[in-house]
This record gives sequence, structure tokens and C-alpha cells, in this order.
Amino acid sequence: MRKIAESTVRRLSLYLRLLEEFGGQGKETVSSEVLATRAGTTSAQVRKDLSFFGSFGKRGLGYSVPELTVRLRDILGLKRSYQVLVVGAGKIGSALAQYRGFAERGFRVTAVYDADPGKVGLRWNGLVVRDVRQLEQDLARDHMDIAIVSTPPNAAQEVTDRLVRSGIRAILNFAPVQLVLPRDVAVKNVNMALELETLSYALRHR
Amino acid sequence: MRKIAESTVRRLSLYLRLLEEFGGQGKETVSSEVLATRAGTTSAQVRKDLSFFGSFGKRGLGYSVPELTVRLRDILGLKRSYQVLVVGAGKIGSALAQYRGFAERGFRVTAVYDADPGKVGLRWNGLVVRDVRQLEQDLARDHMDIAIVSTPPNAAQEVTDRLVRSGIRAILNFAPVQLVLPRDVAVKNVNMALELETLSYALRHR
DNA sequence: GGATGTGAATGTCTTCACAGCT
DNA sequence: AGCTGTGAAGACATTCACATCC
Repeated sequence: MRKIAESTVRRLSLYLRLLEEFGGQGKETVSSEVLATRAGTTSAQVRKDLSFFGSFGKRGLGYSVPELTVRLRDILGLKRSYQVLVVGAGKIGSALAQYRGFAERGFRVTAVYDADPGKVGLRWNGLVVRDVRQLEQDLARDHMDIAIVSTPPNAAQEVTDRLVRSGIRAILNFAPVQLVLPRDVAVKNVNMALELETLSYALRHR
Repeated sequence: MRKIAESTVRRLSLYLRLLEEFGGQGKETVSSEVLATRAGTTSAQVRKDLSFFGSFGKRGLGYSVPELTVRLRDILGLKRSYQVLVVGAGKIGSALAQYRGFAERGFRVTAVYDADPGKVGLRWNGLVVRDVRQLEQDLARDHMDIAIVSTPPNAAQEVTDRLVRSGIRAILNFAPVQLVLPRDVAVKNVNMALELETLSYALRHR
């Protein structure tokens, strides 16, 4: 399949959430125009995004909500669930580990690690914080699909190297550092201070 | 000033973080090549990004670390500090309210609100959770620069409308909904489940 | 009639490549 | 010699506009 832009994939994820909402309201069909308005884009953009993967609509009618929902879940790889581990049990890590929005969408956080002996052994919602030194042996036993890195900045690269050596191929990084990774490992960075700085820029330049 | 791409602003924020690191190590100058490698981009991109705002380097030498640091802080609007409030004192909201990475970069979270009477009155690190019904009267008294919305999805738009009516002009939204806003209000969305979905897509398409 | 699907046109961002300083 | 600053070229993404089909 032809290479799809990151921005397109992000919008597909937005469309899916909207479709689930419409489905819950019993709506049968939806037009690109309605999806666009709710997703903050244009109808042409919606049609173009979908057209990369096939033609799912009916001219004159729009898209079938249940059908497009299934198609998008398939395209995004969401027909299965994912095992997720979190490294770094600080404030952010603990919030992420317990975030309901993940579980609702098939991302199951099943392990949390920290280096601090004071945190190891704590229970959160049935999740026990494990010693990060166990990382390799645990990963050899139980397969994990995605790792969330929420360690302090100076520990992030080392932890990442260990995750990659243990076979992890997707990382969501909350540490404010640019991780160095083999090209076949997917990474997404979430840098919250950076988001505030873009707001600061926006406030200043108007 | 000409309009600057969002992607450029985000990279400037990355460069600034790197410059602060280099400054802490006593480095006097840095080349676009070094900045690029560490930021995960190209030297031409670094030079182009900076050139929108002036010519800060010396040919044959590179950029003065302290000077470029000051310039970027100025460009990004970081010479001042910002008053930040958080609405929604759930797991994510409480982690954000106490996140040290914000304070370190001049973003001071000075108020947290929630609608749940069971949470109102709780103290976190000297921050007291206030009743969200007080929002308007508090904002009339104490100026706030940026609001972080970390409510459940169904409350996000209503809270946002109240924030905007009270004069807030910058919003960092963690609720997984597309907020409708006047064009003069800056908004950044952080959608963590969406990030995982782009990873899910990446895992599937390789 | 009404909405999709899609080439073509436009707009935006990135990379190239080199003249010009230091 | 080394590295910046920047037009020009190229790559990529979005928008237009309309033929096509239900």
C-alpha cells in the first residue's frame, strides 16, 4: 500500500471516534460534510483521506456509519487489543496506567515499572508496580505490544534501549527528550511543556 | 511578521530545550548540524527555521549558545511566566497540576477546579481543588493566561465556553473532543488514545 | 438531487545547493 | 576552510471542481 501521511492517519482516528458517537445515537449514514464539520476539517479532505483506502461511500447518500466504523477499525489495526506497559510510575505514569480512555479503546495496560524501591510493590487498581530491573525477564515471558515511557528525561534513552532490545516495536514517549531508535521502531512523542510553549507563541503573535 | 508554520514553532521549542542543555554543559557555540542531529531533523531545516526570525549565527562558527537561547525564549514568548489553571481534577488533571516540567519552564499552575464535591477542598502540594462553579468569579478577580481542560469529554465544551467568556485566550485540551472556539482563541489538543492509535496503525502497516 | 471519488490546481513545507561571511 | 543564510527546486498536503453514480 502507498505511503499514507501521518496527518491522514490522525484524522482517521478522529473520524472513528465520531462514527462511534453517531453509531451510539443510532445514526445509519453520515456525509463527508458532517464528519468534516465535527472533525474540524473540510468534506474534500474527508473524502480524500478515505479514498486512499477504498471507496466506502454511496453517492447521493453518504457513508454507512456501521460499515465505515468497521473499515476504520480495520485500517487502524483496532480489531485486536494491545498489551501496553508503562515505565516510570511518577504522577504522569500513574495517571496513564489508570486512564480509562485507553482500556475503552483496546489498549490494556498490564504492567507498570519504576526504579524507585519506595514505589515498587504499590498497587493501583489491581496493577502492581514492578522493579524496572525485571523488565527484560518479564518481556521475555509475556509479550507486550506498546511501551509508554514516562521516566525522568535522563533515564528515558536507557530504558528505551532496553525495551527495543527486548523486542518492543512501538513507543509512546512522554519524556521531553528526542529518543534515538532503529528505523523499524515506531515512536510518538507527547511533550506537554512544548504544547504550552506553542500556546505561549500563539498568545504573543497575534 | 509573516505567518510561521506550526511545525516550525514546535521545532523552535525543541531547539530551545537542547540549547539549555548545551548551555548547562558550558558549550559556547553550536552548529545547525549538531542541533539538527539532536532534534531529529536536518541542518537546512534548522537554518531555515531560524532565518524566519533573523540571522543569529556566524558563518564558519555556528550559533552562540547563550545568545540563541535568549532569542528563542523571546520568540516563543518565554521571557515572562504564565498563570495556568486546570479544570478537571481526575487522574490526568492532578498529574498535570503537579507536573514539575511546567513550573520549570515558567508555566505556573495556580488553580485547579472540579465539579465533584468529593474532590473540592482536597489539597495537592499546596494547591486546593476549587468548585468549578467559582470559575467565573475567580477569573474575574485573578487573571489567568492559559487553561488546561482535563474534564470528561461531555463536560469539555461547556467548560470551554465558560473559560472563553471569562477571557481565556489559550487552551490546552486533553479531553478527546474537538472543541468549537472563536478563531482568536488558541487551542492545542493532546489526545493520548489517538497517539496509541497511530502506533497501532504503524505496527500494522510495515 | 445529492453526495461521492478523484484528477488537476494550488498551497505549504522541506531539501538542495551554493554564494557570501568570518 | 567552515558554516550560515537563502533563493530555487522538489516533495508533499490540501482544496477545487466536476464527472459519476445511487
